[in-house]
Amino acid sequence: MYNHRSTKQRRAILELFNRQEKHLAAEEVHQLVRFQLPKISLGTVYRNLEALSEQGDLQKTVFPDGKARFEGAKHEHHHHMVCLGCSNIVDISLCPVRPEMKDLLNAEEFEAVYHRFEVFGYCRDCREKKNRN
Amino acid sequence: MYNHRSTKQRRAILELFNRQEKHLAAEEVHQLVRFQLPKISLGTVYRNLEALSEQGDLQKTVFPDGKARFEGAKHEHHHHMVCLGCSNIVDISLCPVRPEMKDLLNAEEFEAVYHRFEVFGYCRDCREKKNRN
DNA sequence: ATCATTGCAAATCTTTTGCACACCA
DNA sequence: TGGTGTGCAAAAGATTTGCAATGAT
Repeated sequence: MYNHRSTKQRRAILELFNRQEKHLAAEEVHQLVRFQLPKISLGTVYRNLEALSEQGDLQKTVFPDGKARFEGAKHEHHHHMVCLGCSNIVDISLCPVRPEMKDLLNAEEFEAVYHRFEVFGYCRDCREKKNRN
Repeated sequence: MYNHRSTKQRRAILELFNRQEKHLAAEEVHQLVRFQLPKISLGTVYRNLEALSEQGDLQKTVFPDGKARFEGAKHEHHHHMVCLGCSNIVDISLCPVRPEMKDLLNAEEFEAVYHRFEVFGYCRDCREKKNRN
């Protein structure tokens, strides 16, 4: 489908993720990359986010708000801690999966390809704000 | 927000989930409940799915395709096994979270409210189909 | 020169919302 | 009766796509 051709748009988007370590939604990527390429279209951003994810340069995750967010794929296997207050997303390096899970999947004859784990709650800052009220 | 009023539409939707144990998207619920209430609108379905989730009668999950799906909330805490072939979703009763995860969250001073875990891969049937090709 | 990629706009898909009317408590 | 719920249609938000022009190899 996508044949890794290097365009200034694609490079600019990828560089953005090399500088930022945050999770970014397509619209945010568009805003940020516009500083460098004012004429880049949102459609192009979507196509490149998809292409870069396909070739493993980005990692795409769909969150409960139904919006996809992307992050640089430089990291190891990891999971997410999502703040219900400020919507900030922090990576978790510890994978919580106990070995029994493999047995269960084997028993079901389910061939696992990947998994995801996300904890939702309140980060330190939002916790304090909550308690002040 | 929603004050648990009992209408025939709301009852019909809830009954649907008592008969079916599958995960259903809003559009599917609409199609199915129409057999019983032909004039029910999609908007009403959405509003009731939301209301029923709020009051704990249904459980809503947003999947990587960006679509929300619902299931009856009769079950205990559980997770999901999602087939990449047939899109079927099966519940996993085993929660994989190791105790170390709690320590990590404490260290981060993150107050966990809930978490989710999903394994994506191929169910027995789709595995066979794959291997035949 | 070829074919992927772009910009733009229109289209799609899921979900939400405004409004007048209907119906539950 | 009063306020929540409904149907309908329009709106909103995220993402995809058709097309002619552009640009990378």
